[in-house]
Amino acid sequence: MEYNFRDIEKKWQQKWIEEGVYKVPNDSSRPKYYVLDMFPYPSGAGLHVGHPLGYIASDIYARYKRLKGFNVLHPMGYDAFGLPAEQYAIEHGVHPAISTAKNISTFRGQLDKIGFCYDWSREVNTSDPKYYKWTQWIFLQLFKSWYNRKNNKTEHIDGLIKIFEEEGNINHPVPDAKFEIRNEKFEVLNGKFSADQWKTFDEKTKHDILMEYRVAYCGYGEVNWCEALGTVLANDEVVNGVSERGGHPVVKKKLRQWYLRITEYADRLLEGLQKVDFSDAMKEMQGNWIGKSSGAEIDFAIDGHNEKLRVYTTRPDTIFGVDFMVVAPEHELVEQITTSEHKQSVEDYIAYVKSRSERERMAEKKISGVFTGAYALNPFDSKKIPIWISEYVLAGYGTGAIMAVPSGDERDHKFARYFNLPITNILGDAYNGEEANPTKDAVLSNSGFLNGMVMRNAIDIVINKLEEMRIGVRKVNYKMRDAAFSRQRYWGEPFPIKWINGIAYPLDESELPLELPHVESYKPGPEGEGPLANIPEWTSQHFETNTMPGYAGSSWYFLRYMDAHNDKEFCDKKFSDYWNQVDLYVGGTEHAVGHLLYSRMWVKALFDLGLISFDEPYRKLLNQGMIQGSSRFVFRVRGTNQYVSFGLKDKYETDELHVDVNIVDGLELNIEEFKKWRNGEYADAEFILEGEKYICGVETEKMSKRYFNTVDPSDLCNKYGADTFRMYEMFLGPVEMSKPWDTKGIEGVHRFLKKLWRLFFDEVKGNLVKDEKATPEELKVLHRTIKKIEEDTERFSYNTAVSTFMVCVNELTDLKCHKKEVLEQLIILLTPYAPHVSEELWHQLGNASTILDASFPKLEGKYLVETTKEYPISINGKLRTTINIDLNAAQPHVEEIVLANPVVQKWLEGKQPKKIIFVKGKMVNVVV
RNA sequence: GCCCCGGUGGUGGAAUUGGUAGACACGCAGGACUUAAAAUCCUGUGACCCGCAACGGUCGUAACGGUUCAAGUCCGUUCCGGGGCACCA
Repeated sequence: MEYNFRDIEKKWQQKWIEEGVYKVPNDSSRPKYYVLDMFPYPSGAGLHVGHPLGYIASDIYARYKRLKGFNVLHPMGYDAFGLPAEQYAIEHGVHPAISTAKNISTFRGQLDKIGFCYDWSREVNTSDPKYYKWTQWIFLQLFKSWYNRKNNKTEHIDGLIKIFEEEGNINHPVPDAKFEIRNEKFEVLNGKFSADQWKTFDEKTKHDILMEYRVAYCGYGEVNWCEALGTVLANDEVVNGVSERGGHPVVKKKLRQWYLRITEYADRLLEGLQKVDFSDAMKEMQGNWIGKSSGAEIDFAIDGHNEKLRVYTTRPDTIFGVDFMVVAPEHELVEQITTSEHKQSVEDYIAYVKSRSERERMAEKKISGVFTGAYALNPFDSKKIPIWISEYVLAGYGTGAIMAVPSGDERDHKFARYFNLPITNILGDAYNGEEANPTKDAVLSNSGFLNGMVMRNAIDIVINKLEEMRIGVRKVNYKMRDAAFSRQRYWGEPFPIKWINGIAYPLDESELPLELPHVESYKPGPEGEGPLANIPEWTSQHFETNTMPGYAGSSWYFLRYMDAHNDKEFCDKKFSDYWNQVDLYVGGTEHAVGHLLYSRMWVKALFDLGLISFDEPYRKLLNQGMIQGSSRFVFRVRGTNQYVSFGLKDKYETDELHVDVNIVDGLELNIEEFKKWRNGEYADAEFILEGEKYICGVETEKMSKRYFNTVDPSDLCNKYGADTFRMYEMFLGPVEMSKPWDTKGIEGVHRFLKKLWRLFFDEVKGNLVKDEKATPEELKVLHRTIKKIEEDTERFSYNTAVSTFMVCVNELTDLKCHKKEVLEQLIILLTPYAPHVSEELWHQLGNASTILDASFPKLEGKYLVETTKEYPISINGKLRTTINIDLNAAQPHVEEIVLANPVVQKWLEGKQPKKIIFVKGKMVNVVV
């Protein structure tokens, strides 16, 4: 009987589904564990070998935890709304719902082949009205909420209305208005009103004011508009001035948009990182994105004007080194302060800045600017400071104006040099006259009352002084902006909002879901609106024509798995209390500042509103590496049909052509397959071989159909089996590591499984398994394996775990061990890694129930303790080093101690120790 | 430019806290079985030196220096690669 993986895998995949072995109950006496994969976007290209890497890693852990006695939630679903399906619809006229359904079934087929233990009864699909009903519902909760800075909580807007009725907004000023919400009355009042005034406002004004506070709000703002995609993009979807998807140019445009007030959560998002187990790199990325900095806002008097110039700085200690001021070209004071003689040049400069695209500005980064003719006054020594305009100061950050300290800031220094402005040295020797020194550790000079002080210590002193003089305040700033939450697109969740006379009315809960209507055309509507604006039945009901962005559905999906079919609530609190946080979340780093940040914010809002009981969604995050493609090339001699092997190509003038990796064995081209490739396009090819072989060129590239370097996991499953495929993916290297895919080597893992099989069955002799007592030596092998597999699995070191299995099987083969007692335990260990073959062997051993319900072997018995333990060693009383002591070989009696490490042993011999003394079981004293 | 991570045989990669570097696998070479092939099994495989041989010795984890009885691991400097951020005051 041989290892027939095809039959085995087919049989068990069917049985597992029939018997519902992966169905997980929502209550259990077992402790819970939640293992989650970042659900995929079902693209038309299907899965390649890169995708399952993380899925396999999480599947192993889920199965392992189940064996360990946990009730494990391990679901899967689809992030099905998004741009590509809509682009496909535009190009091919296929409705996104149809292409998405088709893609999902392809994905499902591929996933099923690999043998994952997903509880498919909990499958979610973000584009399913039954799902997005609740996305819309949560949106409404955010819409009906505001962020109370007094207690740092998301609260219902009714509470705010009550406050306004009682005291106006004196204690709750408008959050920093980053995006205009147009209301004249409100502007006249300068954003402040009393309770009495509130009561006199009409409905529209009240609505506009409340909009300034809502967590999900609508306003006019500069957005990243991508003409080619016909939509607005979030900051994290724009890379270097072009769209992340497709690389189309992106420009700033003012449009009516929905936003999430994520900036209010900035501090909590930052603090929350301390209590979750994310990699340092991930925490740093999120930290950078949030970009917290603390410093002060300082008002500078402007010579000859009543207005003050307010700047933000993190370095108030350098205030005596301010040689000029710079304001952003869009700064509101520009017009007022510009003197008549500089008017023309300022206007020219602003026109120049406007003419430059975001992209040009980023790419060139050249020094430019213009003097306004106005002067600010240093509050401490009344020095006249010229005010300049330059695009290197951003209108959207801080106050849009800075105090420039050329001796301490590189950009200011370059600017000063370029325009020949004087540079005041406040750093003494620490400034070399050539380049700025941003240190905080220099001693201040030329700095009035700060002279002689270390800069670091001067910061607080200056801020206190400024506050005393009432011209400055301590201030914290964030780089993060509120998140744009609307897309001018069709294939997304409709907003459950009706616009009547400029007022946004939320739909009633009973009206949800607001289903996406059917459209014939996906063309944009008038004035940059989405396709929904073209549908009379939609607009006549005054529905919002934007749709939600891709991250809406993915911000809360992990909660829906807990209670996937509930049509009364998004998730019964009873169940979210039970399943609680995701214990292990597996996915790529590409979602560092998008999805992960948004879902963390949603969870904080839901927590504040009392809808769930935890405020961080993911307890531990495991980032799998990217699998790159390994492309193969053939070299065609130019103008001929001859193909020359890699080693000889330099003798000819050749063109490099991608060739399908799947018809190349390692580096050697399969010539027969090549001739058949692409319907015989190369049938007449001739070859110039080296040593009777055709060797291909290699390069690492992104895995993509057009490079012919994709490898379909289903093909590998068909050829070697899912168990081999799973183990091989893990064997490639650490899960976190990125690496090019290489199928070479999969044979080794396959060989291992065949060898394992031969411990149970022999082609001639049949069943080899004996129900005999294992020898100490055999148990030693087993116990060592149990220990190692447990350790390796716990720390996600799956590649070494696979090696451990190989060593174990090799050793058992050498020992000719076919004992049931040993083999049974071994295959339980193997289940998470190779579930099909383990299940089959488990049944061959006479077990009736599934191996999934077995328990992970516990280490018992004396053979287990083969460990050497390390103890500190002191020589003549002084702590010198550590030594390993074999606990099996010796009980705590000095004379019997065996030094496991020969190096130390040798060294001790050289020293001729007179005595080795054991002290308190902790420390070994050696008297030399 | 700034921040993070890494650099180990022909290759992918092991080496949990400093303790016999190179586990395991691929590849390669040789052998066994076979009419042959496939499959399977065995042996060798970092470099160099000595020797008929078992064996022994020296060097070796990007480079140099340091700490230590002991360094791939810790510290310093340099070089190279990968990732992230990038006018954020």
